[in-house]
Amino acid sequence: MARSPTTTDAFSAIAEPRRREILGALATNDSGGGGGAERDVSWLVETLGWPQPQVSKHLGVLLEVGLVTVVRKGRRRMYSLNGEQLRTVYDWIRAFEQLWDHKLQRIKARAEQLELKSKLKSNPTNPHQN
Amino acid sequence: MARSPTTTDAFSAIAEPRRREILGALATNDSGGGGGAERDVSWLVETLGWPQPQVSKHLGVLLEVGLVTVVRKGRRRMYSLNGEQLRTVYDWIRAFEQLWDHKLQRIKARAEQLELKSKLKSNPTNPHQN
DNA sequence: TTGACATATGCCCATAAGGGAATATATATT
DNA sequence: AATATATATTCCCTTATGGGCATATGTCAA
Repeated sequence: MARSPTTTDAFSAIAEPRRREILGALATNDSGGGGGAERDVSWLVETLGWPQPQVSKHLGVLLEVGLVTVVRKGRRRMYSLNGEQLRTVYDWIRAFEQLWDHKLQRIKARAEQLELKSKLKSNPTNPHQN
Repeated sequence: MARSPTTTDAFSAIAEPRRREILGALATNDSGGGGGAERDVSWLVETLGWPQPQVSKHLGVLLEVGLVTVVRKGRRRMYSLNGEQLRTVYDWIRAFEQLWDHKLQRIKARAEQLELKSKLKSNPTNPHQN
């Protein structure tokens, strides 16, 4: 058996750096809102600077997995992000959130402790100088 | 050029479903705290029910990417999660959070609106009956 | 209809994945 | 030292990747 196809799920699809770039590009919004915009292939080709077939192929994968959506508009095809699929990944990884949260808390706590100690050392009578 | 190696980064590493399973298993904590625990290969083999070499190989990938950590303990090797690396993925995907947030808000708003309308319809004089 | 433009597809290549099974390595036990 | 236990490593095989390049398909314009 070989590696499972990239079109299996969102996880496999976003393993490719370029595919992530495409998603990133599609997420940019002129209005700055961040809701994502409709973009045609030419815009992506120009923006990313890759050969057109490459862009189309990657879009194909993203489309098959459902990470993007297409709409024909004249001879163009307008692609846009589909957050739903990304959510799969988001939900999975959020289960680990606490991991680094805990670590951060510990680090932070220790840092504060050290800071306090050094203050006490430099000016034992007035720990709250600052 | 072929697909970039699975050991390239966290994204590639977690593309494999089995690798995600391993991480999930390592995240489980007896104490329920969820901080992740030290687990040896045998425990994983038993828990996951896969052939040992397979487990070791996947652990190898995870280790190389830095998603897990090992410590030798007698003839065992204790593996544990390393959240830091997962954070890369977390941070990337969080940039898209708003995408489905917006959608959810819209859906929610519309649902509430519909609900309100139906209530008004069924009993125009007392919308708050329930 | 013919031609320009936009996008998708097909083909070839080098590369490597991931599973299976056998075996090597390291460490503890007797 | 000899053996058992825990884990890693190697080899083989099938499969699919992603890039490059050429070309097909689809659509608008003259």
